[in-house]
Amino acid sequence: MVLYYSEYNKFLVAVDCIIFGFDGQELKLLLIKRNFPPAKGEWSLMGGFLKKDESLDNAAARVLFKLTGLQKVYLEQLYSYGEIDRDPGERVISAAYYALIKIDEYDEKLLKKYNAKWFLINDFPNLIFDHNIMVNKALKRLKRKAQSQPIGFELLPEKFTIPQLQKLYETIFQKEFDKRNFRKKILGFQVLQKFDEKEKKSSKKGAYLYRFDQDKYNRLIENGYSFEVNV
Amino acid sequence: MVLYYSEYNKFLVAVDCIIFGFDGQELKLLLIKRNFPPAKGEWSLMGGFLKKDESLDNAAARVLFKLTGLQKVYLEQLYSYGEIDRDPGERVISAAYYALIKIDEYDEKLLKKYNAKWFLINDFPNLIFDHNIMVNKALKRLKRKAQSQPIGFELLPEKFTIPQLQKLYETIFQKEFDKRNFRKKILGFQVLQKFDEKEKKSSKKGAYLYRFDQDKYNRLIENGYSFEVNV
DNA sequence: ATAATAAAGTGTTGAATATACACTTATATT
DNA sequence: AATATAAGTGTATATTCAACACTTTATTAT
Repeated sequence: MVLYYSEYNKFLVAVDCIIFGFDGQELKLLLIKRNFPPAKGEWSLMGGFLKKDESLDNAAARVLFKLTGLQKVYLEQLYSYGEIDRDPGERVISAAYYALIKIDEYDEKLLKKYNAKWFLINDFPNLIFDHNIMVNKALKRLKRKAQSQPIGFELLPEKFTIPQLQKLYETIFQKEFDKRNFRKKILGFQVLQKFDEKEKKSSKKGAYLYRFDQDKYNRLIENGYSFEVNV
Repeated sequence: MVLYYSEYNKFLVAVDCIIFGFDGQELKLLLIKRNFPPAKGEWSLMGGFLKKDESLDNAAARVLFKLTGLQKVYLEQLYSYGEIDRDPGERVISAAYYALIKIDEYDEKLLKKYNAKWFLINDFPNLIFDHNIMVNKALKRLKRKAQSQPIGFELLPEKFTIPQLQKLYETIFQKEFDKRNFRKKILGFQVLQKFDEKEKKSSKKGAYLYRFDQDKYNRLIENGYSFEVNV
């Protein structure tokens, strides 16, 4: 390979993952306690350095897989952080990604292995470097995206009830919705498929289960349809 | 400095700028003809390599200043591109930024110096590497942002008329608006300050000049106010 | 001086959408 | 059989969006 750019500086490049989950009641964040310097023993996002043979996206997926055991999850680049002193160890450019995972598919064994823990989104420890800034940005992005695209479903199990979906939206937007209006709005999109089955854990009556019909959604999108939740 | 991360790979990091302008009629894009390899002689975004002593944001501002002579312009990070072979010269991670400039403040002398040229957004040449992808993403972002935040004003001179503003929105969204409804909507936000002065270039009658009142907008924002243009 | 021209500026009405609000139903538990 | 609990349902009002045509102002041409 011809080297055209040899006189320029090179930098360490990292990826950091903001991992969101939903336990049925609250929005949660998966954090690790660092066991290496600098900032050893402090809480941090899961991250890793970019390797020669992988793209940024692949690096993020690799880091996410390592901590969750999950592949094919919703993973989106958030923003890149390039302040000179953001990492006191050495200069590192970091591309932050955020992930939405189905918490019931998460492999709990990995919590111990990586000193990881789920925290409530409203109550998590101070993080190293600029990781707090990253989490704030990820939360804002999640709110925006959840409003205009059906990504909320990424945080729910395959089958879910309308009350569960409403609770999820309420924790994301930190706001209560009227259940009649919410149901009307969501079912009005016609992208939910109803099962005869009921979920009975959270009530005596039980609530019907639904699933998000991705194919139908894609077809609607092609026809200029738009998904917008009022908040 | 202690080096904690010495075993990891380092990468060239670049910034590329998508520079938008508005000439009163059309949305435009500032491009340069590369005079260095690889892809010498082809059209490209203005870019540059990150230096040791600057942040990503500063690098983008430096590159933008070099080509436009402008500082303190609207400049926002768009996305980072990290595919392995995106630059055939060597592996380069690129952070793309987009800028909105007031075309009447642009220094024309710089066009020659950098082989630069303004192109219509609907008719520009094929670009090198992944730069077409970057421009598409920037256009999408501009549409989204212009809908929910008053960034359109960044592309207009300090004083502008309502018809000019409408024309700008029409070129951004590639759609015509009803002038009564547009005026109603925009003036309803109460963030435009009217002058007694008229602009007479584009009509015999002349149109009143306005300016965007940033301070007033900031105050409204703090009170939970929201700027939303329907498209 | 007068007429013609061209873009700026202005209100109202009907349609669609969002919001507010209270009772009934189903089933497990006592 | 009674009670308790969350699921499920409809309507009326307010707000917002979308459609639509004429008047005003000043320049230019006659």
